[in-house]
Formats: sequence, structure tokens, C-alpha cells
Amino acid sequence: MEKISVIQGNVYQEMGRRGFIQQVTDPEPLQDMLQKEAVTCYVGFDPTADSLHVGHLMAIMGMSQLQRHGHRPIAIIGGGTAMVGDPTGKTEMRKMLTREQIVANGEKFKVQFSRYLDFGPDKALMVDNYDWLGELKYIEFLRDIGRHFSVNRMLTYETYKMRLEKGLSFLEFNYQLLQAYDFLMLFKTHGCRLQMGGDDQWANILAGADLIRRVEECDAYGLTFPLLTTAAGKKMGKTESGAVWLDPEKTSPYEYYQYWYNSDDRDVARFLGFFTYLPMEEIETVKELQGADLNSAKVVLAYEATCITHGETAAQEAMRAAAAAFGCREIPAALLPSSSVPRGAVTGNEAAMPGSDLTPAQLAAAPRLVDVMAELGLVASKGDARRLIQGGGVYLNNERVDDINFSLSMALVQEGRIVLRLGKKRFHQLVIR
RNA sequence: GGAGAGGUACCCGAGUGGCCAAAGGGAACAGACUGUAAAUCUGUCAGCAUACGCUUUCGGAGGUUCGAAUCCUCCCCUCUCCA
Repeated sequence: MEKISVIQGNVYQEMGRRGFIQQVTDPEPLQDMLQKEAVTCYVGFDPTADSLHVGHLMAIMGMSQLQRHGHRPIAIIGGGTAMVGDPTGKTEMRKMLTREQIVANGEKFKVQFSRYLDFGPDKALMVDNYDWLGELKYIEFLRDIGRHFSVNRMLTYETYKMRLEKGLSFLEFNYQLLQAYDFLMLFKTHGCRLQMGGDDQWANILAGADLIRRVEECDAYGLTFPLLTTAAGKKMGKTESGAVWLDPEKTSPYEYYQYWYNSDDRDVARFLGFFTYLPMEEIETVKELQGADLNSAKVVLAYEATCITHGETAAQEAMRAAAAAFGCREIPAALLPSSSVPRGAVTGNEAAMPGSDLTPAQLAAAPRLVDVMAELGLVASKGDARRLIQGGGVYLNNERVDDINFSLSMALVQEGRIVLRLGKKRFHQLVIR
């Protein structure tokens, strides 16, 4: 994480302009507070998987924006809340995770957060809510916290209504109390005044702010980020092959770059606001762009987003791999000038393209293409591979394969590799060594 | 604990003895068109097999039958109402 200097200006307005603000409990006092002092704020993340994914990114970038303006974000690893499971937006109960899994997942989260936030002294904090939730005393908790919650009221929330149809266990019904308690604890121990989260968390966030008001007789604020869907109406960060992870082991920088490049035209300007630090004045001009001109803006989006998550070197490699696969695109100097994206001709770099190794001996055995594809996991089964070939969707070195019994051979090797392509975009090189 | 409804492929959902590897829709993948976008049209979408075909699938385990997603028995799970 590069050191960043504190940016002057109104964070609240800046975040509003970038699209981060969906709902706020009390806009004016919050805005005042953010102008006057360094505010401690938090977002909770339950470690229910072994990596964060693009769906978490909005909240992370939100914290990052605040930090850049001199505020102090706390990232909560929900080691305790993950044990319970948030019912919000879920139509059925999540399978229970063991404490060991949660701890292991939390460790991964920690590493990932430090790529977006500066955890230097007094800059940001990372805490695990298991530290206090783990040792809660049931009776005390009921008496001190539980008495502030009205079941009648909770049952009117849409999220619980929905679950009342399908079944909601008492365990999950308590999630909101725990999250509210988190806010209270952070208020007491770190002076945290603001909780943020996705808009689906609104009720939980309000519950926390209310709890602080009742128990501490102090104002606390809540802010929600819009729930991002793509212009096509899909949930953000999901692709055919599952979530887009922030862990390079799970989603390679190349795939990550491709994910952003493949954004819907209608999403590009919005995403630039959320997922890059480029100034809004420049992003505004992207909104004017039409048609294919947007492709250059997509390069910038993909490059900047990959830079933030995986670093500049990885972003450049991903870009060069894309250039090798799809051809180079020169970026006009006037477009988003603050971006450090390479703008001239980029030399293609096949090496960064996804691929696997093949020994000359393996190749000499003339393996059938169908078998190779299945073995590499590029297709679900050999039948799947066959159908793909029959449908004209398989290419070797850019030539369509039309024989389902096609076998690989030395003759296909060009510059030490065979480039396999499935459909229009999925490249996989077989490196011979 | 009592009464009722139900569990079908990635999801929704039709099917109530053979014509069912299971309608229809969605998602997904491929092709055409394009701009690595969207929309549209076409095809594919359990596994193995070049193919004839074979194997496994309709909550689970047994059974009836020449033949079961469909009928019977037991079990598991979900929902609704009652307590």
C-alpha cells in the first residue's frame, strides 16, 4: 500500500458524487462531523469464504475514500457473526461453518484488506468481533442488550417477513442484535461513530445506531452503499465461473482484468467512480462517450482496478496478455489523463495468458484435443468438448477445429506454444517444455 | 405432538405406470452479427461412446410390475395451520 497524503475537501460530497451513498441516517450532522474531525467508522465483513470478492469491493473502496480524506476506518472481521450467519437477503439458512474455517478465512481477509487500506499507526484498524462476541454471557446480554429490541418491530422488516415464509431459526434472528452490539462495542472502545455497509444492511445498521443512542445516549450514524447490479441486472462480481475473487490464487490478475474490461457499456462510468481513484471531473467526460469509444475507457477501468487489487506490475502484465490475445488498443492522451495506464502501443505478452505446460513427450503421444480439454478442466466433460467443437467454438492458433477427433501434434507448435481458444474470449495456451 | 401440502436436472417448474434423459421458462455455453459491450436470431445444455448404443438420474432405502419420476412400505427433510 503506497502512502497516501490526506486529501482536502468534502468527503461526504465526494462520495456522493462518486455514487457511494444510498441512505444516511442523518445527513447534515454526519457531514459536519466529517468536515470537522477525523471520524472513526467501520464496516463488517463476515469471513464465510476463503477470500473477499468483487461484491465486497464497494465497501472496501468506501472505507478507502474515507481514509484518503483523513478518517480512520475499522474493518471488522466477523469471526463471531459468521458463526451465526446473517439471514439478510438469504432465502434459506446458510450452512454452518466451523470455528476453524472461520479463523482460516479471516486470516485471508486480513491479508487482502491491507492492499486497500493503510494500517499504519492510527490510520486504520482491523478487529475480529469474536474477541467480544465469543465471550458474551447469555443472561447478561439478554438483560443489557436484548431488552432494547422489539420483536414486534423486527418482524415487520422485509428481510424477516421473507424468511418467515421459508423458516427462520432463532439463531439467525439474533444476528441483528450481534451486529448492533458490534457497533456499540466499537463506539465504546474506539470511539467509532459511523457504520457503513451495503444497503441490505440498513436495518442492522440502524439497530446499532439506536442501541448506542439508548445505552450511551450518544448519536451515531449509519450510511449505506447502493447494492450494485450490473446494467444487465445481474449481481455484481458474479460470472459464469462463479465469484470474482480478490485473491490472485483464486482469480488471476488476468481474469480480474478481463472481468472489468468486459463491463457493460452502461456501467463503465459508474464503475470508474467506485473502483478507481480517478477524479470525477475526468470520469464525467466518459459519460459522453458512445459506442466503441468506450472501449478505451474500459481499458483504463480494467487497468486501474487491477492496479489497486494486484499492483501495477500485475496490471501491466494483464494488459499485455490481453493485447496478445485481442490486439492492442492505444489510449488517447486526453482520456482520463490522471490514469497512469500505458497509453502507447503495448507489446503483447503471451506469457501472462492463462495456460498450462505440456511436455514434448506428452505431445508426441498425439493426445486427442477432446481429452486434453477435459483434463485441463476447460470443459465439463469430453462430451461437452465434443459439442463445443461441433458448434464451431474451438480454435487452435486461431484456426477453427472442425474434427471432434482432432489430435494434437508437434506441427501445431508455434514459438513453443499452442494457443487454444474456446469461444471468443477464453484463451488457454499450451506451453511445450 | 396433531392435521394438511410438498421434495423433479444449475434455478424456477410441468409431468401422476410404457411415447421420459424427463415439457416450458430462466441462467449458462457456442455460432451469426459486432466493439473482448448490449440487443437479436440459431444451436447446445447427465456421463461414456465416431456411431448403433450403453450407464446413472426425479429426497433416501426397500417392494409391486414385463416396465416406475409416476403405485405400495418405511425413513429423512421443508412449508402451512393447530398446540
